[in-house]
Amino acid sequence: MKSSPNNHILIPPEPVDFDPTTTPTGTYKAGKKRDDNLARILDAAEEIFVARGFKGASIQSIADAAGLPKANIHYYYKNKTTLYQSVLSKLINLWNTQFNEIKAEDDPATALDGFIREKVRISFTHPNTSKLFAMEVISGAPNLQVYMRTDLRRWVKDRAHVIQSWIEQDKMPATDPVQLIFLIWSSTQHYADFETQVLSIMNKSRYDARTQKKAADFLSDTILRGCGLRPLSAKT
Amino acid sequence: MKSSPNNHILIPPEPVDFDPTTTPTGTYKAGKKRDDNLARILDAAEEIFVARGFKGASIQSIADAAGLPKANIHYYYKNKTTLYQSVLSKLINLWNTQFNEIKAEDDPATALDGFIREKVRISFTHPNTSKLFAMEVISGAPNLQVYMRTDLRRWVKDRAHVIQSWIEQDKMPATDPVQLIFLIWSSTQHYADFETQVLSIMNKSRYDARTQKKAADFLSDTILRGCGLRPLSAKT
DNA sequence: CAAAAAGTTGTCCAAACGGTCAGGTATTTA
DNA sequence: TAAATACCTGACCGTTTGGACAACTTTTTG
Repeated sequence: MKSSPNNHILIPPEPVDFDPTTTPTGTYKAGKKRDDNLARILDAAEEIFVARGFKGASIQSIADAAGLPKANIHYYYKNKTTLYQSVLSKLINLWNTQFNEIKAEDDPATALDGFIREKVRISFTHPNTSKLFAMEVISGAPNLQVYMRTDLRRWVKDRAHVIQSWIEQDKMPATDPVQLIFLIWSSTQHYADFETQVLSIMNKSRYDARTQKKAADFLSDTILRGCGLRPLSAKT
Repeated sequence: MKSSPNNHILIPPEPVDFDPTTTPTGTYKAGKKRDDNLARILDAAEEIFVARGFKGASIQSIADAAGLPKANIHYYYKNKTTLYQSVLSKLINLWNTQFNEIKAEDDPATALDGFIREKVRISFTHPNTSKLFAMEVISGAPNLQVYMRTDLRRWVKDRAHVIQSWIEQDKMPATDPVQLIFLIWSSTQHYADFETQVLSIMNKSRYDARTQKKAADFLSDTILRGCGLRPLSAKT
């Protein structure tokens, strides 16, 4: 595993001055204490950033949530922007799902079902990650512009190409592959991003496994049927 | 039209101290200048709040965007929270769509198609409104908790009841009405909330009428087919 | 085991910001 | 037209906050 895989994507003109995964002298030092603190800080920061936004998240509050003194945060991260971008970088890795691996030879229904279920699972297990990404995009994605115009666009283009090949092989009826990807993204992420709303309407205080399964089953069935495929749950 | 239709929903314990639609002595005064300024402030505030979050949106920047001196904002709104809640109140009115009016006697395909197209239209014409609502919900909806647990929950319950009656009349196959509403909400709002991402991937700088139509057609066809209805576009 | 490097933290400060207020000007009212 | 009311705004202030820094302790290294 690389130490800082996506930093180059975020802000090309102004590179991150202080990479927290390297020590001040530049030598990588995987101390347990260090890794532990970094993980605590990143987790705390993600939560606070989601709840209060970038400006509203004070370093003091992040430090409190991480159980560290404020000045310690500044030992690992040069400033708040660096910390924020580190959280974003970590987040982008979650985007690399199994749907990356789809091939023209695959069965569309199986591949789409797997994609939908994986996205639902991530939404239920890492809601804050999805929320932070959503907030960043909603605000105009000032820290993700380059990523979206390069890596993400290429990802969608390649996936759309495979879907198009399924259509040309008559494995599924014609549909717009890009819109289909948007549909899957939006409907699955909704359970993470709008967690508060979904829970309010369902009159629950938190998600349970049953809710997740129902959501996954519904979305897989409905979307597969929606693009003219036989849902996997259908009896033969 | 009532002057302040939804303020009671937002924060029941601490009512808004200064309602900007009334003058200091309490008499309603629909001066053109006043209305004009209020509209400019609300529009500017919505934009700045979306771009920078509640804490990040300085009153100075809102004033600049509205073309007014900072102190003038404080003439109309007691404080930043009051202003923010006024923007939220305005926003909730947009939720009252034609889908409110659905009846058990209606045709499901026609009603759902209308709902989907109306939501798509709102997403393309009022993206900031949708974005602000999304940011508020993502952050835990601290100012909309009561609204979601009362009005919105009841709205969904009533709509779900009508959909259920369609199912029982065999007008459409069985499906989970609440999940269906979530699917329509999420997939349509995606074009507003994730505008930046959609545009980046489509390699465009702004939406055009053709994109909106393609999105509406795709979503109406796919979702109707997804819940076992014949898409309106299908030839007889 | 001593020197160097890494890690820790209390304290301080300048900048930004929300909000107040006094002293205006414009508009309405009688 | 004069008094009252609505409207406007520059200047000011207390608080919060990001960040710097020096002094300190702990851990690693040779």
